[in-house]
Amino acid sequence: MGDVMGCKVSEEVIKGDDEIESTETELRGVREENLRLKNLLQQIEKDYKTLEMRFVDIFQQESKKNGSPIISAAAEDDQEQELVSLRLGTSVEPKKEDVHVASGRSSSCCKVACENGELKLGLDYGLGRLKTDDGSMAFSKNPGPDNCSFTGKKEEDQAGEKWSPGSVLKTQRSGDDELSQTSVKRARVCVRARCDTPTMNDGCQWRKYGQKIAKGNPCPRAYYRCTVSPTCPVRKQVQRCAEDMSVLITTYEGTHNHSLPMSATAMASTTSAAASMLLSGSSSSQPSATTVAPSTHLYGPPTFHPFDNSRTQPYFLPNSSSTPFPTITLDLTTNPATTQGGFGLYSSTSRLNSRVPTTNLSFSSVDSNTGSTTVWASGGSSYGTFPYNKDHRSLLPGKPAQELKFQSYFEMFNQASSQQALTETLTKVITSDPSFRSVIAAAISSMAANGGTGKVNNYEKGENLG
DNA sequence: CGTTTTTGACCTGCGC
DNA sequence: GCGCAGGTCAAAAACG
Repeated sequence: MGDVMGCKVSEEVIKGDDEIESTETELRGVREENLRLKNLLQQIEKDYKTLEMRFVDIFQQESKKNGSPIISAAAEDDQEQELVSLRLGTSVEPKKEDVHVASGRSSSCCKVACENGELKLGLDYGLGRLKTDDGSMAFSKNPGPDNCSFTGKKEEDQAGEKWSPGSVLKTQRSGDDELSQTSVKRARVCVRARCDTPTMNDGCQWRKYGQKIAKGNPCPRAYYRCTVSPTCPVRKQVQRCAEDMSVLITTYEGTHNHSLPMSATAMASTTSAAASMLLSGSSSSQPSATTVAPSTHLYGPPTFHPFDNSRTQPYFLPNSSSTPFPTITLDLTTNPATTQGGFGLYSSTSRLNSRVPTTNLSFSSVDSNTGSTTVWASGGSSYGTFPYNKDHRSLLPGKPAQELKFQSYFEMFNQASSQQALTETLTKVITSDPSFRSVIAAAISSMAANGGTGKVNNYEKGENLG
């Protein structure tokens, strides 16, 4: 009896020792991870400071040269500079009290803070905001029509917009003036991404309402509408790329008039920021949207309209009837091979055919082998790579560097013949255009959302496509 | 049984 | 005016 008892006790002791041991091992792992993150954070901060100093430097130089600040917005409001409200993909009215001040850095629009070795990122999604007190990553965006939404919140609110079939085209064709208005209202954001699943899981809830075989592409085009809210006007079209079936082309249109799940805000942020960038670019850089807009494809794929299937004419932009809206393309594909070639021809042709601005953003990632990032320069004249340097890393901490290119800077990029010049040009671009910053912000928030949670709500059910 | 998908019909605009 | 293409509707089927 006593022996049995003793046996049990010793077993428990051994079991307890094992538990302690495993816990200690676990603790060691956590400590190591913590240390690694700390180092990473220090590196990020270092990079950030370097970039910031560089920015201030360039800013001051430009101010001296021009006699006026290169950022008009900079003069407007210091607070505006420091704050950023990423209210993307929703029509929620920004509230002043929701805005957090990133203290201490007048020239920054982004802050990464460390508290007790903890990385704090403040991402304001307009709902379920992540509030951070001292260390918040704040992205600022100028107030105005390009209010970080696909179509601009203002008109959304005024119209109480609800999708009405055919109304878009009707409005659009009633006159050039209206065309310009509608173009602004109906910016489209096209996302090209490698995806094995029938659709990208963007966290939102969609219902398929139609499918069509489009000309020139054997893969059917599927039409979805957002079902999170019955009145939500947002629609998306999904189609596989005819040339590369692994590439899924998703085009979003409209603005969500409801709050989004956290997992959905990432994509919404990215796409809406891109849309706002496009809209602000088309409104500010173009004298008039009624003129034939220089549809600029700075890089990336032979940028056909995502749903124009005339791949037998790969470098032709679709005619105006098939692209009634300004379209911005976010190229999330990582393979440059699929996104290059024919650029110059395509670009020049597009100028003739397109009535609306069409812009591409290449979010191609860093080549894991070479550590360099591919750049598709404008005009197809300077396709090449630049090193994956600190400055780029600092833009997107812990993630591959990304290229962000903007139509308004077409010529600037052309002139950036050397690596150094390119870097400086990029810095200039980033610092001089608020909408550009918003895109960067969105990209970061997108990554933070994806990487941070690790889990994505699966709102989207399986859909058949092709 | 409610929701979602499928799919043919229909509508609209554009080019010829 | 006609044909084509893109986009949407809505009834039927499928699904959970």
